[in-house]
Amino acid sequence: MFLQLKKKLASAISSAAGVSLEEAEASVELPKGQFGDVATSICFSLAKKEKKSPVLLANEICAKIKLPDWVSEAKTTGPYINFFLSDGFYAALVKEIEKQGASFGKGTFRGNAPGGTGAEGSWKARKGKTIIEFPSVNPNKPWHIGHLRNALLGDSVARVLAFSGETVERTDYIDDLGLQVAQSFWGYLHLGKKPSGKLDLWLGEEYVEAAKKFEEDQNVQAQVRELVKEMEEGEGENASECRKLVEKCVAAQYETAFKFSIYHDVMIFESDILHTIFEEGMARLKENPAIVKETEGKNAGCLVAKMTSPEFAAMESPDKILVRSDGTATYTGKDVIFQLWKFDLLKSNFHYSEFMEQPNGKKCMMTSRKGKAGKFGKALRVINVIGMEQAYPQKVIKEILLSMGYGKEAENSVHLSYEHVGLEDSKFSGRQGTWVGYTTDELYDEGVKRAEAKIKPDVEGDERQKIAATIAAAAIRFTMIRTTPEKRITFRWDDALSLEGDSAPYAIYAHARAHKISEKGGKGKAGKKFEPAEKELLKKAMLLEFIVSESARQLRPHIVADYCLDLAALYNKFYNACPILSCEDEKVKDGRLATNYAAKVALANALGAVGIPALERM
RNA sequence: GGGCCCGUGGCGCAGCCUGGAUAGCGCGGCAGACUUCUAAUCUGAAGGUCAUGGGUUCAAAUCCCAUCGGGCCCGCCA
Repeated sequence: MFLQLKKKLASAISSAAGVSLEEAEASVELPKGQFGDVATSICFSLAKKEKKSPVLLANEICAKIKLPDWVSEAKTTGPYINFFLSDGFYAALVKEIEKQGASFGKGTFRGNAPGGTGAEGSWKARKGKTIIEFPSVNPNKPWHIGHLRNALLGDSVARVLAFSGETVERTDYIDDLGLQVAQSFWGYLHLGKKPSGKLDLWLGEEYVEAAKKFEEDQNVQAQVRELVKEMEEGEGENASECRKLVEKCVAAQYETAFKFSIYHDVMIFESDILHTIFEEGMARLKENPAIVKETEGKNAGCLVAKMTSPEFAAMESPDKILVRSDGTATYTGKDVIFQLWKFDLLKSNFHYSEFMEQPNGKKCMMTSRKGKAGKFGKALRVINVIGMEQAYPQKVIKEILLSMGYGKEAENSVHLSYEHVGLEDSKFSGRQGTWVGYTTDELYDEGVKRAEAKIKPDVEGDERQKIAATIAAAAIRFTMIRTTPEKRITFRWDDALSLEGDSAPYAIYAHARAHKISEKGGKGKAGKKFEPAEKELLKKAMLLEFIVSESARQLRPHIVADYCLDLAALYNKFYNACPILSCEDEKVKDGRLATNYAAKVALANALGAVGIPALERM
């Protein structure tokens, strides 16, 4: 409805001020204070053009303007023209929200919509899929709170994109051939301990110990290197046993993910890349004149991508090695090939089999050597959620795509970068085991404990546990996504598990209140008169679709998270200012019930858009 | 040598992309509101050189340049 309102205003402004519709629409803004409900700043730009005072122009235009539907008054404040929305508008809005229900605020894919230009236009030009890859944690340790930020960012962006009307595929990359996995596997084989407890945690602890031995003992190093080789070749008992172990570890990691409602569609195993698309991908890279085999200098014997763009010019060593002199591929080398696959630029493909059914009812598939063909990949846009320290290799991937003639794909390769979560005086190191005490599971358990302690005593048993679990996951998700991704988060228990103020429980609480009232009093009937508190609340609710589309455009879920807080705050104000069930005037009561219901719907949808369940009771 | 990100009340964050009215929110502290639809809430007051210095503009937290402070990157590591 915000869009419709804007269009109506734009047309009125356009004819009164003699400007184009686009210009008029762009000038429509939401005033911060109590100047009006909607405003136009058109007089500033017009004043420049016509060399007149903007204040004077505002008065002229305001006198001329023909008020559209939904607008009851226009009045100037200095150079601004402020519009006031009619009670009829609010009534229409309340009805519209009630009618749309769960799809209120949901975007519709606009296909060939005019106005799509530039980077956005190229993938929005036709209906297509966005692949989002996250969190791609090494499968030999538990997620710590830093991994959780990646996963929650990826999951939330995926949800926002989906809610805004896009087709999204969630991919997880499993590096089952890395040195880290080999070290853990070596520990599993040689340290003589039996796996116990949650496997990811057990393997992580093995890894810390094995890594230490690896540093100190050359024999261990040789054995681990040998394991890496066997795993890469993919034949023999060690290779298959290690794959099984990795799968179990991933299953354990996903157990953690599910606590936070983080889901995936498909996981791509490194070992499967190596045995399927790798050869073709490598051949394609070698065709590229920008990729050369060095014969002299420090990179002699390596296959190297020459970075020629001016922005690389002043770097110490801008060229990126893709294949080492011993013939093995680097991360970047494999990543480029994987990226080619994501964009459907290779003929060869993976086979898939089912990995597990997730609590959301959807299957998560995985690549495997003897599975069936699948429809994964073939994206128009690829978003890789990776820490910002990897900006340079991600940039290299784009450059290589560009040099291969895949300009569009380069443009549609997005590195969604984020800063790390750190402790007050240190950062997380997998090898040194500094994550001990800061695993995602530990954070969650502590959160559940704190949430449980706050639940009213009349909620008992299973429901109490369920609510505590939901609140904990929501509170943690919220603190992880409410900060813009490029900002570093310093982890503190009390901040991460905050249950009051700017937090998920605050917004969920507002929803639970609204739910209780509509449960008792029903959906009501939109009134004819609206209190100021109702108007403020409804104006905010009106913006949901706009907020979601902005959040999707910017790939920043915190925009929706922030909006949830605003909406909840306005609901709580309404709740306090306007008694509903005890209201004696039946008409007023019905109207307030309708507003209450609309707010409940908007809150639930907004929370849902970033993966926070709107509880009915807490 | 070059590049990227951050710097907003005591603390934690929005706002910057796309310049516009009184810079929002939470925590903490202060003063209030539960016999009333859930006080995980609400109301009020206090607290700000938007890191610094220039520039562009009728208008700068927002755009440009420089400087300072913090984090990160430019490995045949992973």
